[in-house]
Amino acid sequence: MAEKKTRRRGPALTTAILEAAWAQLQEKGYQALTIEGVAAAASTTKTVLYRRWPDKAHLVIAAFARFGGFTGYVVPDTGSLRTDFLALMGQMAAFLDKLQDETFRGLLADRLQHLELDNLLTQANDHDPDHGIQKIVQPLLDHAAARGEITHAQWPDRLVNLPGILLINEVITRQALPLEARYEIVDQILLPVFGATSSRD
Amino acid sequence: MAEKKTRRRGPALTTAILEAAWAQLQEKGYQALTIEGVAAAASTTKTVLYRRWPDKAHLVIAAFARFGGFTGYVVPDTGSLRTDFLALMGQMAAFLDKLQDETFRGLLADRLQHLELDNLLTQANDHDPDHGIQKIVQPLLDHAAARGEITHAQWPDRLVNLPGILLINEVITRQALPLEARYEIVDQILLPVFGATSSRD
DNA sequence: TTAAATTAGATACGGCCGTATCTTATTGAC
DNA sequence: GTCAATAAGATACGGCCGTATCTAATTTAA
Repeated sequence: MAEKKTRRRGPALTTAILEAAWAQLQEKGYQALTIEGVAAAASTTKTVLYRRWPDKAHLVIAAFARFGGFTGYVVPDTGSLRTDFLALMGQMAAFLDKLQDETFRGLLADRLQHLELDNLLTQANDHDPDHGIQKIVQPLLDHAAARGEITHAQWPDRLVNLPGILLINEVITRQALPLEARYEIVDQILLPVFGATSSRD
Repeated sequence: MAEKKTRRRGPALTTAILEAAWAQLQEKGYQALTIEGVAAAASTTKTVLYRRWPDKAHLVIAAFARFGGFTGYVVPDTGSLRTDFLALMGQMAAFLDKLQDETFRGLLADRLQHLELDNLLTQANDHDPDHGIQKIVQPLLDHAAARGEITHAQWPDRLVNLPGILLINEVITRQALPLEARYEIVDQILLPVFGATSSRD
């Protein structure tokens, strides 16, 4: 029974490679995953992989987008800025849970060297360049301003991006985003910065 | 006149290597600098380098500490928390100026993969493990509390480390730390977070 | 001065990167 | 069905990493 080896092509091949990449990611982690290793596991050659993705980071992001079960961020609308922020942090924690700290760090480091980073968070959704966390934060601010919780909705990019930065910092220095951390970040940093009175006052 | 090749050893060799590393860093930048390249430039072999530093990041940090002309952070004491913070940001900007954004990013990325990062900023001073930016920030808070500018001096680590995080963010996303950015960070983030009334109120 | 301890230097290794080149299977247009 | 276009597969390359091994120079202790 000689195996009839038909040559895979296009989407079928891509899927097989992403499956292999995803499996390797679970087995060995981000750092230990290699392009050659994935190619071998998918019974193809790295030439084929390089035709599809420029480097390990993009390959892993593609695999995560396909199999990671991350559905993207949703704009929370809970009635107060504080609970909106907490909901957002909860989504971030869930994202990290699916991804894994080690993978997140590795991706971060790799992208850093290639002069990017802005996005990265929701870029698990791939394409759609400017789809960073600020696209989620801005509506929260709009709602809060409409309710009169904060005096205005337009803030400098630096502030709108703060939630994302703080998340990255947590992962880097603490490798997790537990509930207490989320409370502290919201109550002691985000709300004061946007001039919202914490609901505890 | 045959060159009498005496074999360098110890500190003399170390210095020669660091000089070569520093030169390569200026010439080619961090990413393009290689251990083998530095070894060759210093007319020795990489074996010798690996006996002294575990990786490129540590080698470059050592070279920077020796030749970078960075003298370390100094605790500012200007009379108000706002101007203290601004002075600190100024020192950070000067540090970045000496280092170079590309090098900073590269170091950041490399260290990230090796599960560190906490320090890194003042670790240009090497040794002395816990010598992070928070060692500079805490005195500022002590002084401000003593003056009554803020209600208390003890804050969670997360807040004390904020200046360092924000610096990293600036470098990553904006590749510079101009004066306007420093004002915005201090007035719109740091002072609100610590509950200090900005001097503009 | 000689012997022992260090440490520089030379070399080689396996591993992976990213690219280039060439062959061969598969597809799709006609 | 034939042929041209496309894409997979196979291989090889130079470059660098980090480690291991061996030698020979230099230092130090005696």
